[in-house]
Amino acid sequence: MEALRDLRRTDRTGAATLPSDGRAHNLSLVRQTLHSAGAMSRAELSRTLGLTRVTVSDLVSDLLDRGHVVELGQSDEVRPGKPAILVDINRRGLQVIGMDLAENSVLRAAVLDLDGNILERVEQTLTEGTGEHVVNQVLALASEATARATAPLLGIGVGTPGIVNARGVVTTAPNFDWKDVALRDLLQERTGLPTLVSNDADAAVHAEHTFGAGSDDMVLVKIGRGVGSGLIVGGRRARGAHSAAGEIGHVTVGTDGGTLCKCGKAGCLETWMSVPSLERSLAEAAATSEPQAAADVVLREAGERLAIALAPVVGALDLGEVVLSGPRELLEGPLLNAVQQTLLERLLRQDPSPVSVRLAADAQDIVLRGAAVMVLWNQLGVA
Amino acid sequence: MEALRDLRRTDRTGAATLPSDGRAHNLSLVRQTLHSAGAMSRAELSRTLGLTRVTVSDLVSDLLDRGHVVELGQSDEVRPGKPAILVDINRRGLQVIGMDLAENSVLRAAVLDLDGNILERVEQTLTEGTGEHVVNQVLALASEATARATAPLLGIGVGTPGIVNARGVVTTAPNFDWKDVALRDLLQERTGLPTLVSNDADAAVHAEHTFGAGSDDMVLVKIGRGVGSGLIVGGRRARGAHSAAGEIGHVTVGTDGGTLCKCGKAGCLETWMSVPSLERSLAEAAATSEPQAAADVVLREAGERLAIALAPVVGALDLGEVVLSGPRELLEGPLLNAVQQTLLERLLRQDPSPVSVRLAADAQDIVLRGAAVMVLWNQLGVA
DNA sequence: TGAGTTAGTAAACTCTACTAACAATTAAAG
DNA sequence: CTTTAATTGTTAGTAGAGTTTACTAACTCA
Repeated sequence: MEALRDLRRTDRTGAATLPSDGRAHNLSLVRQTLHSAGAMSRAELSRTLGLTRVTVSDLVSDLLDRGHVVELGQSDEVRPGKPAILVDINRRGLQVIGMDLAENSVLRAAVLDLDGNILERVEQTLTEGTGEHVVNQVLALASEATARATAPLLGIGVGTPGIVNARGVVTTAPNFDWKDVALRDLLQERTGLPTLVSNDADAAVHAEHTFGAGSDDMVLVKIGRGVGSGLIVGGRRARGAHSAAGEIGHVTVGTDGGTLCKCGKAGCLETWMSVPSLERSLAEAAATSEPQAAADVVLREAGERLAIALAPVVGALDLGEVVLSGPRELLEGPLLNAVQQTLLERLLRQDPSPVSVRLAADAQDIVLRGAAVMVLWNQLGVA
Repeated sequence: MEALRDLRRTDRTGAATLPSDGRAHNLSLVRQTLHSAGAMSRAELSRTLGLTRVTVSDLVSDLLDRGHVVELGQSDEVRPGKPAILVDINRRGLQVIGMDLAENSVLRAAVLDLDGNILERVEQTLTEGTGEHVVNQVLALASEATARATAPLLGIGVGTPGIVNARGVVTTAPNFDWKDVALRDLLQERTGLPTLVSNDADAAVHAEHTFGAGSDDMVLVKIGRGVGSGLIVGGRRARGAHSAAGEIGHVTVGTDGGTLCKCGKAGCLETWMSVPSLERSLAEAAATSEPQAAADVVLREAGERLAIALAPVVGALDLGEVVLSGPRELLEGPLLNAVQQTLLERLLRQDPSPVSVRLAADAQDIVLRGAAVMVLWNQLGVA
C-alpha cells in the first residue's frame, strides 16, 4: 500500500526516515521532472537530478512497471552516440477524480488527466440541502464519476465548504449542517481509492499555484456565497493551528463600523464582499439616478475593503501574488483595480510592485482542478 | 497548463535523496528527542522513534564519536531487566555563539549552551553608526565571542535589523546604511564557523517557538525603534517572496488616517507602536491634567491598532499564538490587554479562544537566544 | 535459585545508490 | 571507407543503512 505509507510519512511528525522513503522521494523527483519538463531520456534525467544513469534506469523501470511513465521510442535528435529512448509521464494512461461541493445547490465532479484537463463531467443537483442526505449524494456522485474513468484512477480529490482537518474530517460546514463528517474515510471506503479532502478555497489555491504564475507565497480569495481564502506560504499550504487557515470571511475590516453580519459582528469582510452582499448593493445602486456610477462605487468600495483586510497579510507574509476567484462580471474592472491600488497604497511602496494582483484564469473549474492537483501531489509527488 | 513549474526542493539544487541523507535525518531525530525529552536509554529512543534498537545503538555510537551525546551511566529506575544506560545530548560539551545587532547603539554577542542558557556576554558600543565600520565591529565582536567559548563551537547565529535573504546577505538595513552585505560569508570566513544570519524578529520568533508554548502557527511582534515581526507557519519560518516576511511596520492600519510616517504614508503601524512613538505620546499624556488616564488611553489605543493589523493575519493563518516582545513597562497591562480584547472582537468569536496573546518571557535576550536556536536547528536538527 | 523481563550487541539479509566496465549505436575526422 | 570519439543504457560488484533473528548481560520477583 504505497498510499498508506505516504500518508504515514506526512501525518506523523518526526517520523524516522527509512531507505525506502528516500526511494519514494526520488521516484517523485523523476515523475515531477517529466511532468514539468516533458519527455526526456534516462541519461538526461540523470544529469538533471544528479543521480547516476544506473540509478535513474532503475527508478524508471520501477515507474514503467507501475504504469506511471511510458517509453515513447527513440529521440530524433541528431548527434553522435547511441540514440536516446524518450521516457515521459503516462499522461493519458492515468486519471484522477476531482469534486467540487462548494457550488450553489449542485455537486460537481469530473474525471481529469494528469495535466489537469477535464475529460468528463458529472453533476448532481442537491435535492435536500443538509445532513446525511448530502453525504449520500456525494458518495453516489463519486461512484458515478469513477465509473466514467477510461484509465486507472490515482485517487479522488475533494474541495468542500467548511473546515476540514488534516485527516479529511469536515469539522464544521454550516451550509450542509455537517459536523465531524469523516468524508475522506467514507469516500475511501466507498470507492477503494486514495482520497484527499480540503476546503474549497484551499483546493483552489493549489490549482492556481500549480497552473498559474506560481509564486510560492500567495493567497487566493474565493468570493461566492461567502468569502474564503487559501494560502501558500513558502510553497506549502498553510493549514493553521485549528485547520482553519483561510477563514477570513468574518474578520472585521476597517475602523468605521459597517453592516451587521449574521455572525453578530459589524463590518465583517463578508458583508462587503460576498456575492449576495454585492448583488444586494448593486440592486440598490441600480435604483439610483446614476446607476452606473453608483455601481462602480459599490464595486470599488468592496475592493478597497478586501485590500484593507489583505494588506497586513500580504505585508506580514511578503506574498508575491494575490488571486481573486469568483464571478468575473463582478470582480473584473473597478473591484480588481481597487484591490490593486488600495493594496499598494497601504503597503510600503516599492518599485517594481512586490505583489501582483489578478483574477483566477478559470474560476469555473478551479476547485475541480485544484482537488485533482492535491491527488497528483499526494500520489505522484507531481504538480 | 504548460506553465507548470519546477517544484523541486529549494534547499539544495537537484535535491535527490541519498541514503546518507536519511541517516543524517535520523541522527537529527535522535538529537532532537534527547534535546527536548531529556536523557533516556537507547531502548527508549528506539520505542520513541520507531527504529529498531540495533539501529538506534548504531546512531548513538555515531553521535558519541562526534561528541554530540554522552552516556550518563545507569538509570536508577527499579524494574526487572537489565538496567538502562542513560544517554543525553552533550549539554555542556558543545556551545553556540548568538549575536544581536538590533539593539540601540550597541552590538551584543553571547556564548550559549545547547539549552539556550547564556554562559558569557560580550558587547561593543557602536562607535560609528553606519557602513563598513559596523561590519568590522561585528566581525571583531564575533572573534571576541568565539574566544570566550569553553567548549567546541557548533556555529554562529546572528539576528540583524534589515532584510536578509536565504543566503545570509543583508539586502537592506537602513539603520546601518547597509546594502547587499554578505554578512554570513564574511563571518564564516573570519571565524571558520558555520554561520546563519536572519532578521532580528525572525530570530526572536525562533526563540519563542522553541522555548515558549510552542504553537506551530504563531507570530512574534518585536517593538523597538521600529516594529517588526517573525512568523512561524506550519512549524516553519515564513520567509516571503522577497525575503521580507514580517515587515509590518509600514502597513497602514485602520481607515481613519493617522500620524504622518517618515515613509511618506499616514497611519503606518510604526507611528502607533514603535517605542519612540509611544514615548512621545506618553510624554504628551504626562503633561495633561490626568496623566495616568491619558497614558492608559495612549497604550490602549496602540494595542488596538496592533490588533487591527494583526486580526486579518491571525484569521487568515489561523495562528494559535501572538507574542509581543519589547519594553515590558510599555507592553504589559493596558496595551497587551487591548491587543487581546480587540483581536477577539475582530475575529469570529469562539470558545475557547483560538489564539493566546502574551508577552515574550525574556525580551532582553530573545534575539541572542533565537540566533542560537537557528544554529542548533541547522547543525543538530535540534530545538 | 530459577523464571521472566529488559537492554544492548552481533551476524546475516534487504534495499538503495554508487563505481567500473561494457555493448550498442551514431557523428565526425582522417 | 575506416577509425575515433561521443553517448546511451545495461550488467556486475560494492558500500551504506536499516531490518530480522538470535544471542549475552543483568536485573526483579517469587
